Amino acid sequence: MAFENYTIKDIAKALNLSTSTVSRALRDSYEISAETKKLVLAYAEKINYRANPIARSLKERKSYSIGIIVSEIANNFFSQVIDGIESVAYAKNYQVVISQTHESSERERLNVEHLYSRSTDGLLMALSAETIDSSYLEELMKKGFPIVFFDRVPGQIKSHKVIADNRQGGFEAVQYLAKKGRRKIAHLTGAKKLSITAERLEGYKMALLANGLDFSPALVKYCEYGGLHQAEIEKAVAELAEEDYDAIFISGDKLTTGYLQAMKDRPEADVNSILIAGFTNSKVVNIFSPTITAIRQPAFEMGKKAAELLIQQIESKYAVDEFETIVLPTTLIERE
Amino acid sequence: MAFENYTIKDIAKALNLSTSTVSRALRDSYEISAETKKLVLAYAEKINYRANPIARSLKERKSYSIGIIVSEIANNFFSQVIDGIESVAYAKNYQVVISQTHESSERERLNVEHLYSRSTDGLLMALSAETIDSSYLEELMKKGFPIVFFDRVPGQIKSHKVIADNRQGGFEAVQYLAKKGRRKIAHLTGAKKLSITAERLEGYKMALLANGLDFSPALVKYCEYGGLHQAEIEKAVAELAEEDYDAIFISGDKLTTGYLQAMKDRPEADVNSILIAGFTNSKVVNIFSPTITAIRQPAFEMGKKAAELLIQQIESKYAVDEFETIVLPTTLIERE
DNA sequence: ATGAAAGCGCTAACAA
DNA sequence: TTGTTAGCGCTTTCAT
Repeated sequence: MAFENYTIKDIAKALNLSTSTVSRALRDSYEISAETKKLVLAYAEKINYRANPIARSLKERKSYSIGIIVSEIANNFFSQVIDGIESVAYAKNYQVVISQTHESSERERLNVEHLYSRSTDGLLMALSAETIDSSYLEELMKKGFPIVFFDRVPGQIKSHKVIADNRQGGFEAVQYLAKKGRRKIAHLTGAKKLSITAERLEGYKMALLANGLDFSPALVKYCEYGGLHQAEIEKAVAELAEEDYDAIFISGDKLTTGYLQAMKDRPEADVNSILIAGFTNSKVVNIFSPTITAIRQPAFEMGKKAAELLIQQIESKYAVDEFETIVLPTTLIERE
Repeated sequence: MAFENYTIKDIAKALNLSTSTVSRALRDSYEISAETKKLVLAYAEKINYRANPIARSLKERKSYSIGIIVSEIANNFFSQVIDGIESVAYAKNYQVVISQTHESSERERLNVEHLYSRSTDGLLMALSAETIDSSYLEELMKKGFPIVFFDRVPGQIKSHKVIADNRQGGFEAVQYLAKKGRRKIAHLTGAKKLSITAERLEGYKMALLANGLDFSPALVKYCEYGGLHQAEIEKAVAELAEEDYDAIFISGDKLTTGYLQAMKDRPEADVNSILIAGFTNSKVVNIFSPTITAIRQPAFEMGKKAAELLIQQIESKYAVDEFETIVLPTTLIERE
């Protein structure tokens, strides 16, 4: 029977051993004779013994589970990151607990608290668009609770961080548009305070400069909820329509698809006159219309890397105080 | 300080009470005087006491967490279902643990076992495409472990089930194509043995019949991994190209986008001559090209309903033996 | 090499 | 109404 609920006690009784001996044998302790080990292992195997992880957690103050906090699961980029995280968690026998903020900093805080008190061993998170104050996270980390940030990372906090080279991505996107002869390149982006927003904006500016184009603040539109609400995007698109632009660089998954959707309501001539490059990890960009050039983040890799750093930190004997910031390259996928 | 690790003992000591009194006060037991309760609650509040859920789980044999098993998170339909599940779990104070099978029945079994032994209180699952033998799930359920199935449900097993009206969805899709004057309607679908495959096929056949069209097995193509691998779809599309069809009904999220992608490599004339209707929960169908008609499942609702049934079963005093099968309507979203 | 016993934080039967 | 005590399943110190 695959799923009986035997305990260490049952094994001990059956084999006439003490629970401690069984426990040690199971954990392959050096103090136990080869013979006894074999006996215990064999019997455990036979009855299909499964250690109760709850009991173990209580005793060891470790749950072999890690929390993930993202704004939305239903997002190409995040779901791919989660896949990456899962792949290493699975390999290292960690359970993964996912929760969503829906870009609300309050939900974020509740989730953090929940995951922390549920004794996850650490957290992987991308900040919500709303989050300004992340000092409570710092407090947690000071208490020895490991948190690794990815994608949207807090500026000051000392921790491992895994991000895409957003500056490069922005630069290449805009460079691409400029090389195609566009002179009035707009920028549609997310929450002003997010790290990714600033970085991509920098890339945008650098590319403008590199191509002798002026930076015009009127061509940059922010969506504080990163396109979570289509209305934000509609508004931005309407405002941009006043500006007579001939290309646009878009700074996020939802924003990119949201922009395309918003353009469905505009005269076709307008749409066709605008060249589009945007961050997106959609696997189906090639069936989008109008056609766009995609800047893809190595989402799976980011998840993997972040999870590795976290688990490494969790399992480290001493407090970690040397933190890494890993920057992974983006890829531009041209389509025309 | 938001995140101290106080225990019930600390409160007891500070207030000169016993731990049991504190425990009872915290849980608002009738045996405790209003005064004492107030005292305890106030102090707990003050020091920001958080019960240790691990300890509680161990004692109560209940973890206030539920497992979700789906084939892929990065799938519009499933991520929306998960959102629905999460919304009720959150409201009822359950944690949610997600895992993916990637359509492998072996992964599925490992996940089930893992979630079961990790003491989740119950499971919400959609079967993997590969799964044939679900008898081990029956064993588990017999032992009192609640499982609610959604979307891809096992035939014989006695349990709560939540599904979309796949027959209706298939019927309406094909009805729609027929009304547009199409006579040779193909069908691209998933794993033969899945419930959803059979049900949608039935709807397809019914609509053919209703419109005086012959059923031709050569026009039906199965993808055993539901389009997880694009190669399956390419193959099916190549085979279909031999058949000279003028419309197609597609039976799944991945299959629908995969089909569109595959068609990118075919002559434009071909593509334009084929009318497409497909199951998809993508929120961006309106920017797909070619244009398609979408059959949408009430994913969020399904998740909600399934979670409600599960939690109800978990919290039920007596063994549940009356099981419901909830069938929710699909919606056809025309685009042309 | 093995066992006895304590304890992780909490709940609950039983006593007072 | 409150306290004492045992115990959930496991690990681990300290004896033996």
